[in-house]
This record gives sequence, structure tokens and C-alpha cells, in this order.
Amino acid sequence: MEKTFASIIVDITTDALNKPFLYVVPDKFIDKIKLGDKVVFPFGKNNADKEGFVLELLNLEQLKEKSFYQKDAYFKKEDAIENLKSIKAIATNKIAVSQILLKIAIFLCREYSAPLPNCLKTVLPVKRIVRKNKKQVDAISKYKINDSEKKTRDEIQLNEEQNSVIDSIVNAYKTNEFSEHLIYGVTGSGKTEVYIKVIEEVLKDGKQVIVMIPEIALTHQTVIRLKEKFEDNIAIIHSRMSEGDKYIQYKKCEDKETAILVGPRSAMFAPFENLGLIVIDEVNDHSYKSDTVPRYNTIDVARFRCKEQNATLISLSATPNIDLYFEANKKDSEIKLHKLSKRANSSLPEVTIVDMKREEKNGNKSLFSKLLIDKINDRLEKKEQVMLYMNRRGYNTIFTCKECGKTYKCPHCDVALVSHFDGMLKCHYCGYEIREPMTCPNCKSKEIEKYGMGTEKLEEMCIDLFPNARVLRMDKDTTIEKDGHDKIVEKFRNGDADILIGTQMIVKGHDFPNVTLVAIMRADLSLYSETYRSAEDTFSLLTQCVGRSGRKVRGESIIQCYDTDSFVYELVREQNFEKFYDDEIKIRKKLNYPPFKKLMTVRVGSENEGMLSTFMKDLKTVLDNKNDTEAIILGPTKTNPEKVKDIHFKKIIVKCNTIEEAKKYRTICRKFKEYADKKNYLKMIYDIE
DNA sequence: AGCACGCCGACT
DNA sequence: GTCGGCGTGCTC
Repeated sequence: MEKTFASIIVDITTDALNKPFLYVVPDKFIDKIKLGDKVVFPFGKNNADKEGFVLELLNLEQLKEKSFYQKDAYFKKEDAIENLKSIKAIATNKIAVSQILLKIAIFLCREYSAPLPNCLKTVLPVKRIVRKNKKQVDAISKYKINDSEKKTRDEIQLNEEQNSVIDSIVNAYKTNEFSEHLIYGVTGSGKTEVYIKVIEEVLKDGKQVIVMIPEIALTHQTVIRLKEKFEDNIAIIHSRMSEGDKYIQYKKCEDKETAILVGPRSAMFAPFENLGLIVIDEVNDHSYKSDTVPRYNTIDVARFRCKEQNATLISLSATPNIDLYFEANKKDSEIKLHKLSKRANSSLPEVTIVDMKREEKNGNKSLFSKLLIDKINDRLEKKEQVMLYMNRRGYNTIFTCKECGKTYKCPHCDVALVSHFDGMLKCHYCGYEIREPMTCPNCKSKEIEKYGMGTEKLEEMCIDLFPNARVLRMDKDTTIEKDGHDKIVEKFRNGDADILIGTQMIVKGHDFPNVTLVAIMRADLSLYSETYRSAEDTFSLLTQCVGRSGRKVRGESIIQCYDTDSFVYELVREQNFEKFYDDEIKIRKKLNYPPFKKLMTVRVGSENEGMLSTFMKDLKTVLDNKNDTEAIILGPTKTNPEKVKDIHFKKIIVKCNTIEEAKKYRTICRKFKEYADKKNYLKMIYDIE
């Protein structure tokens, strides 16, 4: 038998090992071994067993042609090939990386400058093979279909607009070549119906479909809708499932028992050999950006995968990402833009902007405006439901001593502690907890002023103001227990509560038909951190909030804010994304932000502030010295917050003209990271936007 | 990541 | 003299 060699990537994340090693495949494995298999082999001077992935399988001739081996100094030794070690075993209890996933892993590695072992691991949503035990139930079975809702939905006729979008996409799909579509449509314009129709076409061809949904909502909604239509032909994977449950779902895909996989980010890596379509719902959602290495963007990976498999890509949103919309609007853009401007089942909700400054002047210092109180009472009378959105958790959010003026902060993080109903002060960054003190920890004064409010206080006020209403609260604190999220959603959907209070969680993707009033309690509390994206994110979140109201009958929304001048609120009121985009893109251009410039950000953390400063200055000098570009280097500056879990952070931002330029700067950072990793007091994160 | 090799200080 | 600190380099 001809001798076979395997290049293997060792499953250890370190730059020094981030290259293939060559091993001999013993004869007994030659028929069994596949690309992407996990294997065990002796490694290092003492031949300790290590695991790794098979990247290539080669015979001697192919081996000699490979320039990689010619370049590697190791093979300059005459007898190197004779002295190769052999693979010991194929790890049969581990999932192998399929051909297409291997390609994606390599793409991730190149595109995001990440170590290959990390990329190979992210491409495997399920790590190990689990034997199915009898007790295990299919995760999909817990999604119960409500027949009356299904019936009303079946009766809905698609409008002309929807039909023409469907036709256009289906025609593109039928060419069997890659095509990309962005569907932009106001909330409630029936985007889901559109992609369901396209899925039907793809299934007729015997091809497979991935439906991506945002992480947080685990979109009950989406699964139900798809299940109504496609019954048992769908699988679902999400991060809170056990490894065994995930494996059942994964296996269903692999064995072609189901043709649709629904899930967040990781669903991108479904084991579909004959993929026809990827759908990315709510494409502007933050959870589509990975926050661990490799820091990939789901849409970029989806685009790559669809091109590889000649599939169609559809992304949808009521408020598309500015950069994606910009791309789609370019002349001869590869991305086809489709618009849905009519709300399918009802008209747009009426939005009122309430000036809280005036409210205060008129003597109302409460969180509830007069108008809001009236409207809530009205809904309670009519037995309709209300949602109140507040972007902070907890009770009081700020403690300040009147004597010494100090604010009570977390000792480990640069943030204020938040009081909770249970009498504890909590840090929302590191989880630090302490009993609420009676006196100022700094000067022992008893004059402590508490202000700022979160969802818990809102809940309390709500119970006071509307004693007959049944109030539910949904935030991180009430959803810690398993399925806590689903339980609250279910309770509210069933009409077991009149008012739902909550953070972002209540906004994302839920469809509560009986909600006719949505209020944003304090719209101008900064919703996200101070980045160039905050206007985009605010617009998107408020639009989603407002869109929650009146899914069946005409609904109403109230935006309470202090700064009524901000142009964002008016545009949210009109649901005028296009106008928002026109304004925002001008600002981006003027201030040199994406999509006009690419940002490469480096964040470095260290327990030692002095070391951090020195390191950042050195890094800055090195970046500055690369003076063959026109890139603008900003920093180092403090991050916000400046300290988390006792680690201080600083950042440098490089504004580049092109992605290629940004990548060059990233390479410099990666080299610096090697040094930072050795000194283990430094933590370094770099990323391109 | 581990582990060996190797070159300097403190010690029975 | 030698035991052991960890800085440096290698692993097919």
C-alpha cells in the first residue's frame, strides 16, 4: 500500500504551534481516515499524546510538490521524511470537521487573523458524539402550535409587494448561483412570510436551509412559524441546550432527517452538504458579531459559505446596519435590495413623544408622564396589554454621599453599584455584591442620596400606580433560572399579566398580539456605549420597541425623553429609516467613520496600570512608524468603563482607508500580542470594524 | 501548551 | 563546587 501522510494542526492555541505538523498514517487507518478528523498522536520530545485535526492527506509525490514543506527548515534534513512519527488513533467519539466546514475554518483563520485551532473549534457547534438515551426528547417538540393562530395565519393573503420580492428572490435562487438579498421592511410588514415562501422553493429542490435568529430571544416566534409550515422538518440549536440535546439536533441535520436548522450564530455551521439558502433575521442584531476569537461577523461568513455552496443569502431587518445598507445601495452592488413598505396586517402604530422636562416643570417628577398614566389606565380597562421598556436593571442606580460627594463604586470595576430589591448593592459588570450600607463608606455620613432608577423600581411604582394590574418583570435578574425567559414570555402571551416591564429582552423579536401600548420610559438614557454606532443602535432599538405595539390592531407608543430635540425620535415616530440613513451617512462621512473608513481597534488590559501605559506607548510608537499609509491613529485612551474585574483597559483606534490597510495594522498588533501573551499580566484584543 | 536546555546567583 | 531560578527555543 502506498504510504499516506497527514498534515495535522495541533489542538493547542499558541502562535508557535499554529502551523501544520506532518505525520504518517498507519496502514490500518488509511481506509478510515478523513479530512477534518480528530486524531491522537505523539508530540514533543517525550511523545506525550496530543489531539489535533487532519488538514491534508497526501502521498509522497503530493508531499514533495507542496511548497510548504520545501520552505519548512525541518525538511531540509535529508532523512526527515523517513523519521516522521505516526498517528496513534482516530478519535471516534469526536465530531469530524466536514469539507465545507474545513473551508470555513480556514476562511475564519485568514479573514480574522485567528489561530486555526480556535477556528476549527468554532466551526463545530457540537463537540462530541453522545449516545442517545431513551429519556432524551427532541428539543423541537416543546414548541407547541396554537391551532387558532395557525388558522388565522393561513388565511392571510400576501400582498403584491411581498409577492414581487418572493418572485425576484426565487428567480435568483433558481439560477443555482450565489446571490445576496437584503430585505428592508417596516416592523410588521410580513418579512417572515416572504422568506418562508422562499424556503418552500428551496425544499422542493431537496436542498437545505439555515435560518439565523438573534441570540437573546431564542425566538420562540420564529420556531413556531416555521414549525406550522414545515412541521418536523426543522432542527434547532442554541447555546443553552445540553451537549446531548445539541447532538440530537446536529445528527438530524447530518442524517438528512431535517432540511432546516434554526438557531443563533453557531447555526451558521450546520453540517449541510447541499445548502440552498441562508436567512439572517434581524441582521442588525449585535449577537451576530462573535465576541470570542475568531471575532467573526455572521454575515461575512454566511456570504463566504453561500458562495462556496452556490446558495442564496437573505438578510432582513426593519433597520439594516448602516454599512450593509450602504453596500446594497451602491451602483452595481452584489447585494440586491428589496423593500417592504406596507404593514401587512395593520397600520403603523401611532407614536407620541413626551417632553419630560415640561412634565417636570408642571410639577410631575415621577417616571410616568400624565399621558402615559391615562393611556395605561385606558388599556387596563379595555383588557389590553402594555409593555414598558427601561434599559437599566435594579432599583436605585446611583448612591452619592451628600457630605463628601463620593459615589459608591464597585471596588473591582469603574462603575457605580446598583441597589436591588433584596437590599444588596450589585456590580453589573463583575457580580460583586455587598449589603447596602447605612452610612457612607468614605466619610461615615448618614446623608446618602439615592437616585437613578431601574426596572425593579419601575415595577414597584407600577404596582403603586395601578394596584389592580398584574405586573410582570423580565430582565437578567428574573430570567436566571433555566427557561426563565420562556416562562415569562409564555405567561404574558397567555394573558396572565397586564403589564410587562423589562430591558432589551422584551423588545427583541417577540410578537404579543394583545399589546396595544408600548412605552419607552427614559429614551435618552444612553442605550449603548459611546461609539460611532450609538445613533444607529438607538434608532434600531426604539424602532423595534415601537413596532411591538399593535401587531393585530392599531397600536400606540409613547417615547418619554428629556432631549426632545434629537432627530432620532422624530424619525422613529415616522418609522422613517431612509431619512435616518440619509442623515446618519452624512455624519459618518464627515467624521471619517465606517463605512467610509475601516476601524481597527486594539484594547489592552492589565492589572498593572504603569505597565499598561508603557506597553500602549510602545505600541503607539510602532503603529506610528508605519508611515507609508494615511491612516489616522487615535489614542491610547481610556476605555469606558476604564476598569473591569481589577483589570485596567486602554485602547488605540486606527482609522484606515481600506480593509487591507486595517489588516496590516492588525498584523502588527498580532506580533505585539505574542509578546503580550508571554507577559501574562497583559490581555490584548484587536478587531476590525 | 509543555518540556528541555542553559546560563547566573545562593547554599549544604 | 552544585541546586535551582526562569528566559529561550522546539515540537513533525
